[in-house]
Amino acid sequence: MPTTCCTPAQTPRVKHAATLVSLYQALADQTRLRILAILADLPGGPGGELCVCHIHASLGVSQPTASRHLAYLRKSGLVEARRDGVWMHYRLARPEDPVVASVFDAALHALGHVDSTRRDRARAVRAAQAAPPPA
Amino acid sequence: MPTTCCTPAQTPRVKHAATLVSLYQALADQTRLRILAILADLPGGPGGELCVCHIHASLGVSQPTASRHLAYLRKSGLVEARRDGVWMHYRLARPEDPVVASVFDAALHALGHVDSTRRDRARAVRAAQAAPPPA
DNA sequence: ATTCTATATTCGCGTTGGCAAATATTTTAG
DNA sequence: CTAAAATATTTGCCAACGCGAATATAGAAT
Repeated sequence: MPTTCCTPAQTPRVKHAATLVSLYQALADQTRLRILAILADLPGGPGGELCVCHIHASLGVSQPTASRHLAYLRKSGLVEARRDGVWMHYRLARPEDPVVASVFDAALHALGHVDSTRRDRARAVRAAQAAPPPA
Repeated sequence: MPTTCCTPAQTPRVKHAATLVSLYQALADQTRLRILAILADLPGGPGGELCVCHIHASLGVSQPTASRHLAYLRKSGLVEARRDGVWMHYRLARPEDPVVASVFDAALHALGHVDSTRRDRARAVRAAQAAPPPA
């Protein structure tokens, strides 16, 4: 359950509605939701990482497609990246704005209830355990 | 705080990720978020109603624009409409799927923290009190 | 330097989605 | 039935977005 926001009661945190619009635009794509779903369901909890190759293999999308959507999510502040030699490892990020973070939490929580992402998540878990870089 | 979902723990409710994609697409527009924000902030709580004329006046958008976005929200199951003579009164709806409802709750809650919608909401409250149909 | 591998970006194309303007529909009033 | 008001839909135009294919960049190894 998202329990992020709301310490000083009804204080407005988000200045412009455009902030929320951008967030929802980032979430309004099936590939990006699938990426977030597998990043959220990794063995090590929400801090788990996946490299691009694992992601595009788990989802069955092309490498450029995975990379492009990851760049989109990174620009939106929903994922972070770490360079490890040739590989880029992506993990979930926590948005700074608490209101945005609570919406994001709700999204991640909802994704856990989406039946159609189970295969994705299972493949991702297997890929993550198989070793950080691929075989 | 959204406390909707999750009675039988991790049971999947949403069959397809496309359901969530559609929901986020519906939320990924500034005008639609503004409409939801004023409907959620009406005197009578979340059951409050507004007619199209009040909505398009409160937001300063054209009547066809308001109508089109309201139709979009209705098709998405986020608002319901009631006919009263010549007037159509719109109110928030509760999505049937509990996962979808929890995401929607998070959206409404977040909108309450958006500073830029305060003027909209104030105008809407005034319009709603001024009398159901306009002057 | 060369080469290989992983990742990122660009290009062209088709689809989607928003708005303004005009028009159609629905309901009430006379 | 006619007219007027509120709402809904259509039309035309433009910008944004996603994809596949091709290409460009970055790092590691030989």
